[in-house]
Amino acid sequence: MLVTLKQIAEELGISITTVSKALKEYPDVSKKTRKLVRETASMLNYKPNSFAVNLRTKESKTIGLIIPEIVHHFFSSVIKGIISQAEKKGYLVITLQSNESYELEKKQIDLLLSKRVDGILISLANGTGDFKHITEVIEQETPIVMFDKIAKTVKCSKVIIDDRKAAYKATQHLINIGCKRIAHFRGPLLPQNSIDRFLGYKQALIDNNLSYDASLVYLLNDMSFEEGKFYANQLLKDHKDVDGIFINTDLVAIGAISEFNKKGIKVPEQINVIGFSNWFMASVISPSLTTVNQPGFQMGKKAFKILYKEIKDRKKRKNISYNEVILETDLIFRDSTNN
Amino acid sequence: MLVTLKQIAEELGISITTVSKALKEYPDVSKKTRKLVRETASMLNYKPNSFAVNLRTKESKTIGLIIPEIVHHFFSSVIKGIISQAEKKGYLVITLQSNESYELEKKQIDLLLSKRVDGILISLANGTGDFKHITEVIEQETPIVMFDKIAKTVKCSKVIIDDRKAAYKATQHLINIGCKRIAHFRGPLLPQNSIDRFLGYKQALIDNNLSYDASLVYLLNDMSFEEGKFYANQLLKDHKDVDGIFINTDLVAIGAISEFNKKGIKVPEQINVIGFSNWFMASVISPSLTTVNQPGFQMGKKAFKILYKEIKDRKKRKNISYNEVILETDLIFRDSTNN
DNA sequence: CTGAAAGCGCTTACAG
DNA sequence: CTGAAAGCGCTTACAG
Repeated sequence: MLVTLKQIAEELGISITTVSKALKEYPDVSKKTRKLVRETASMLNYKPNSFAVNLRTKESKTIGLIIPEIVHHFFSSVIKGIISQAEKKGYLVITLQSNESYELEKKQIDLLLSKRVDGILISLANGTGDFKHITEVIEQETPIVMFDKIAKTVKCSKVIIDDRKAAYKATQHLINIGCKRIAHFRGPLLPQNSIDRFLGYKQALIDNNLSYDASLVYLLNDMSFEEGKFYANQLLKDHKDVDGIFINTDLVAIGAISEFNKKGIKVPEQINVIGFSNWFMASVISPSLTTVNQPGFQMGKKAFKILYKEIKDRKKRKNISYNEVILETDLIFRDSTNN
Repeated sequence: MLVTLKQIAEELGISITTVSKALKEYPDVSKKTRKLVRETASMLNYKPNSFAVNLRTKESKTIGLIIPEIVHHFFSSVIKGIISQAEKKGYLVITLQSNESYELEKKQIDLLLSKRVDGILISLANGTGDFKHITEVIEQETPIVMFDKIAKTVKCSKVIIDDRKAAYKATQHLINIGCKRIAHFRGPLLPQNSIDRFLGYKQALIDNNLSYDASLVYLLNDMSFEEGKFYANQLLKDHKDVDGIFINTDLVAIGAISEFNKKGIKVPEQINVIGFSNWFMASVISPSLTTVNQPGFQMGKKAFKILYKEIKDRKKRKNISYNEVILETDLIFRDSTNN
């Protein structure tokens, strides 16, 4: 039913070789033949069988993307950036979701490898502490680029933000506007991001001669709205003197603000709150949330661009040099801080 | 570098045929050979070359998904549902984003077709009024299932909610709690959803002997937060007597509430507001938003299940009967209505 | 139970 | 400028 090169060749009484070459604009086919072939092809609505093309060229023009969670403002922005950039270059994107599970992530890497994708883009699951599945991809010479949630020790290209610096800036802002007792809601121990954000927070305190108090740091697990409410409540019980919080992610910050609103604690008059990520939501709650803008769309685009270059370089047998790109973040000033 | 059947065959001194059959657990291979082959394959870390498999079997175990916008709570939930269900059945999903553009959507359909995906899942762009590109897919015998934003006139399987009924229920609720002058912010003329939601609104008024007043219906274009603010403001100017609004989508409703908050209009005391979709955001703003819950994840799962069945049926040369599944919605009662 | 052979639909080095 | 032929790595009908 579907048209093949053979049918075009028979239609015109020429060889399959010539048809193939004409369609690919090879210079060694006469103009006349080329024109004829093109016309017949479009008349018959010919579309190259990509299965055959893949087999011959050993390329699928498809990349794999593994992401911890799709229903997530930041990650969906990254996906959008990746897909839009890939489409420009004629690449298609297969998306998989690890649900923050190391086991799933490992299986999905395998799945993508056996699908022979040309490259892989990945943001690690929180549960991932062992990186053998990633280094295997690299050894197998399939280009891979990590973004956002990365493994520092793995040698491959990466696109990240400077979490530590961003957290430092956020905390510095709290200090600048007069906060003396600044709490921090941090993420779990594993992803590098929560470590770095914590370290940035701590460093800012130290550099400003505010003593670091470990009891002001709360370690959260699932980083949910509910956890935000819960720990905001806990904080009110533990420390009546806190005047600022830097929170690891917007969703938690929004939960915290919601709890403060409920308890009649005025934000920012009594407590200044800064989040992280700049989810759309941050701009529509009241008070609107001061937060660190994390450029998801841009991160996705950049990650694809680097992957694309590595795919091309590998094809040309150039040797690959790994890239580490650090995207700029900035603080968005809104009403949850007394700016 | 990558292991092929041939290498396993050479390693064991048997034929490629036998290796292939052993690996696929054909019964006509001796147990001993099967075991040997399996062991050697796993030792060599053999993975079938999917390009060759695709070419032979004419299947890619991949489906295409076209969605108007990825960074969108409802749609990203649908994507998640589709991907999770597809993975269970061994299918991979290529996601494309139409940006609500008919031209892009058409190109993407072509792209997926030339990639020989086994089936397509699509939610139409707002800009799509002509469905030839969809009917061509059907004629070409590639299974396709539409969801959420569908074309009523196209003959294929569909997964939707009953927008009219849901809108009717929402409006009825406003009437039940005593609203007499109910406005409606509707979506653009093209997608069926906004037509149906409008019709449900209108019908509810008529059935309750409230006169339908066209000047209470505002037609929005991009359905954004800003438009919500703009038309909320407009409404306050045009109609001082409005005591309830049914709004086509949550984002706009949140914009409207934000504007009311700013202008000192009390929600729900002065105006009751109901949205549509139940974005996560709806639960965290204040006042929290009463809205229609639209089951995105479930819709994605169902859409894939139907597509999967059609792919299997087509392979078995069974004739296909189209399915139209209507998912239940319910009203989530929150603080933006005086329940 | 095993294997030789054909074929899926392309691409491309090579000959003429 | 054109085309015969090999080959990518599988699957499967068929013969033995």
